[in-house]
This record gives sequence, structure tokens and C-alpha cells, in this order.
Amino acid sequence: MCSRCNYREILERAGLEATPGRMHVLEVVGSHPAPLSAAEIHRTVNRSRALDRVTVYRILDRLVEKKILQALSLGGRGRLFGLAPNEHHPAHPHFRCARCGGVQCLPPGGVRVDLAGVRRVFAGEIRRVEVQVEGLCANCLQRG
Amino acid sequence: MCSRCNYREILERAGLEATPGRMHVLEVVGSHPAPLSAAEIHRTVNRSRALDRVTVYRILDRLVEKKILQALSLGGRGRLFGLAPNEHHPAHPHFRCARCGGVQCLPPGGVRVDLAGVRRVFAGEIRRVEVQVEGLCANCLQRG
DNA sequence: CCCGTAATGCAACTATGTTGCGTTATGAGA
DNA sequence: TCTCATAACGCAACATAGTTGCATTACGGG
Repeated sequence: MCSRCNYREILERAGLEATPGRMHVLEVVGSHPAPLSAAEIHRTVNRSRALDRVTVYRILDRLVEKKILQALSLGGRGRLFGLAPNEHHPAHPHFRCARCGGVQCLPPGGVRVDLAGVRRVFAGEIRRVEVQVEGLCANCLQRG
Repeated sequence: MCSRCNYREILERAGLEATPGRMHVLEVVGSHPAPLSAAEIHRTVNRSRALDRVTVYRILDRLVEKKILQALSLGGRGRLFGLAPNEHHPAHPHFRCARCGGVQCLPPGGVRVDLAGVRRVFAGEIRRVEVQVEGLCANCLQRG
């Protein structure tokens, strides 16, 4: 997905060693067009290199903590992981098909959110807004 | 939360028997100001009446299926359940504190979402849009 | 080369949710 | 009222997602 991201540099700028495990996880997530579950990431990484399930979870936690990845809860059983918004990747909404459970990234800029009304009454600090769209994907729509 | 909702009537209009278990679950969810986890619902119901954990899950699934409740994935470990939007309860965004994990309902109408850009390029059918806000709640903000 | 620290592996555990199956309760019809 | 079919429920077992503790390994600085 991202030929513009230098993963080694991203890791080192975040103060993390660019270990083979982290590089591999980051490449798998970054080269996939939609967010992936920890299990999928583990499976994919292990096709080319042995990496423990727990290690994958720890790498993911670390990368989310450093805001290199973002974790999404989209209605499936667990979290999904994708590249966090950065200079190359603007934030974008996510779509989840209610029938097949498939997840897609929607175009950035395709949604405008106006939070003025919330800010007027909400006493906390707003850091991030995530828009999730649910419906039927093109495939499931065709097949009835 | 809702003195305007007649739970028995809601259940019967959905074609579900108004069993004590369902009534109780619905009262617990409906009278709480923020969405609850299945475990919290189970605990609360069992303070006044024995109801199996599995039965609670099955009741929740049934009520979500009939669109009486809605299930939310807000970044915690599991789903949270709240009353689905209806004539008395407009849809509203949800806030989750990144520090304490607490969840709040934000005012309806406080957010405007413009999906025109998505509809132009997305081939599927959009059924529901959920806006999730993350940040620090007023409490956590004070305590640093 | 030695040492401290960070990363990894492995086993066990917790939390959340699901399935199968037998039992109980409820409402419709005889 | 009695019988029966069906829906709801309880319980045990299982499945999935994620976490914790601790031992081992790898890496970089002296």
C-alpha cells in the first residue's frame, strides 16, 4: 500500500529498534489495503518467518502506543490494525458489511464531520474522531 | 433513562414474548445513561434475579437482531449495548476516554456528517453511520 | 569481551462470546 | 382443562481474543 513509507525510519524516529519482527509486522499491515486482525497479521508474518503470537500482540501494542498504527473496533470480535494517519495517509472512514463482515477503507475527504455542537457541551478533550459506516458491500448487494 | 418507552409493548411489537428475563435486561439497559457491556448487564440483572450468562447473551443478540438494542464496538475489549435509536431516542455519537476507558453518550445533533463524497465512489449500500470520539474525559483531564 | 536492557518465546491464564443439548415454561388448539 | 409444539432457559463445554509472568536471547555501549 505504501511505497512512500520507510518503515525503518518510522520505527527509529519513534525510538523503537527496527527489529525483524517489527519490520515484518509493519510491512504486512502497510501493504494491505484494509485493516487486519492480530490473527491475520500473525498468520501472514509466519508464512515467511516464525514469530510468536504474543510477540505479535506486543509489537502491535507498541506500534499503536507510538501512533504508528491505529487500532479499530468495527463490530467484529476483535480489533483491526492499520497504518495510523500520517503525512502520507490522511484519516479516512471505514466500512463494514453487515452480511459478510468484510471491512473496507473509504476515501479520505469523502466525509465531513462538524463537531461544533459537541464542543459546546462536552467538557473533555477531543483527540480523534472515527467515522464508521455499516451496510451491504457491493458483492453482498448483488447476491441478494 | 426512558420513562417514555413501554418495554413490554416494544417486545411484543417486535414479535418477541415479554419474558421476565427480556424485560429485566431491557430495563437495565434502558435505565442506564451509557451503553453497558454484557458482563455489566449480567451482573446488574443478577442482583435482583437469577439469569444465566448465556441467556443474557442470547437475549442481547435477539434484541439487537430486532433493532431494539444496538451493539457498539468502542475500542474496549467487547461490545457495549444501548437502546437503538427510535422515535424517542435520536442517534448520537459516543465518546471514549483514552485514559480511563469510560464511555459517554454525546448529544444528538451535535455532529453533522456529510457523506456525499463517499456515496459518489462507494458501490455498496449505506445503512448506518456511527461517529466515535476519542480523547480525555473531564475527570481525567483534571487529574493530569 | 562483559553487562544491562530491550525484545522474544512459551505456558498459563482471563475475558468475551458461542454451541449443543436437555429441561422448563407458554400459548394454541382439542 | 389437557396435550402438544415451540420458544425460552440453564448448564457444560468449547472457541476466540488478548494478557501476564518468567525465562531466554539478542543488541549496543562501555
